[in-house]
Amino acid sequence: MIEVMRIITASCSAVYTGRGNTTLPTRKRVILIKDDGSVLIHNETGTKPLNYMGAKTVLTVKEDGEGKQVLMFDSRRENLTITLHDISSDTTIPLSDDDPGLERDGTESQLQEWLAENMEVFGPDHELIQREHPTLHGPVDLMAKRGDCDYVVIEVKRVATPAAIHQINRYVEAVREEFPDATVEGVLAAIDIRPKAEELALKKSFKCVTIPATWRDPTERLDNRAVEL
Amino acid sequence: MIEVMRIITASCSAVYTGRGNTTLPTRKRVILIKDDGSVLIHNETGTKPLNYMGAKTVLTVKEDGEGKQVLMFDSRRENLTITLHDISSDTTIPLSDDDPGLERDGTESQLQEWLAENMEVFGPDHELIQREHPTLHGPVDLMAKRGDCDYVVIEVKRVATPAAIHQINRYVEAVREEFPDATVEGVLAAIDIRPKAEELALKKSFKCVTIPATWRDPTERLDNRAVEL
DNA sequence: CTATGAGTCCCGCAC
DNA sequence: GTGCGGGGCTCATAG
Repeated sequence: MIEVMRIITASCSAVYTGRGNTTLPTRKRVILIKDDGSVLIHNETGTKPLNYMGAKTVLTVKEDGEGKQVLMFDSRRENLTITLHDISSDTTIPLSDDDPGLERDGTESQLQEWLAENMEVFGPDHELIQREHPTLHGPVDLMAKRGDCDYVVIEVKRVATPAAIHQINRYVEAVREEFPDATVEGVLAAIDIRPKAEELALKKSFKCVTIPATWRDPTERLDNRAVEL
Repeated sequence: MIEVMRIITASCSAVYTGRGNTTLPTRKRVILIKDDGSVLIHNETGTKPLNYMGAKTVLTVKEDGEGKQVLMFDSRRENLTITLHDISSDTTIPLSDDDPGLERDGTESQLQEWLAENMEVFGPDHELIQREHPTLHGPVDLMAKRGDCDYVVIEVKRVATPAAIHQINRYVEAVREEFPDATVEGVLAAIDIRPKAEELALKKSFKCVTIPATWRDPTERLDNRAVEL
């Protein structure tokens, strides 16, 4: 089966209602309509479309009082109505229907996996207990232990903002509630730790471990050069 | 000045490096290149482009060993390289250069403003002290007082998830630290309060106020029908 | 410039 | 279906 995409360049206006409400005045723009029901209105700037709808919309075409084409895209909770005032072009092109999409590298999940196999970056004597250890407040990325600490709660991020510290805080509290007599520590492991996050971590006595950006590089020696606060 | 957009439909592959790393195998896709330096690669599904770069990239065009066009988009910290294997079409169209963009309605900021002028939805006797009241943990959306409570910390959301409750918790703690002898309450005001958020709020003794979806409608009578937990 | 938070966030995955 | 969290989130705004 061949998938197609319809590309319209036209002077258009649009009204969206659903999670919010937006109106778009008439200007010349580019409209992409995909076979899966997605629709995008792009102007001359930026990566985000002005208006859009996700897959599984139903398209109804009507005419308004002045004979202009009106495209109505409806889903259960939302609808986007596009009025075409002046169509410059309207082409439909075939596309691959088997696009495997992006291959990602360096994701948080890969970083977590790598850390699980390189626990020495957290310092000597750290032993992994479990990945995605469940708590009342959600799963702990990496749960470890040390000779002098029963539970080391490790939160893994690529970029760590203060929200990551709050997350650790909730996990640590949850583990302390579960094991009132155990010693529990919180650790943040991230490639990019923002200053505000570091500051908060210091206040909460959570250790911060900065992972070198070259962590995937097997030629790079680690030598346990993790930065500790 | 006329802004243009270049629309290429071609069999293409792409490599991105920057905040992460991605590779995209060769398939037929649609490439949008905007005058501001933005570039998007769209396949046949979804609202999100497979690969993209924001504004202010520099485009360099080369040829690889087999004479294929290679488009390199570079910014300071990232770069995207697209190889065109088989070009079906390559058109450049003029667009409006004065697109005023979306007019939004029903945003959180408008909701906050509306609530500030309709404090009665929180119950009788609520008096607004300040919008965006600053604390150590960030600004409180609405700070109010009541005859029997010195500080009512109100967090406004369109959609409230558990994260909103954690936010209130931090604000309430911050205000309690600042005024140890004052009485402080936390309140969540949202159009859509998710069950997990409500559950958490109950546990923390924060009041939940559900704002009717018709809050902007002036014909709708309010009658203080706020839902209290 | 960085930091912060909203967004029609989108999206995949688990339940 | 809904909830939850990652993402190259994007984008606007404030400092």
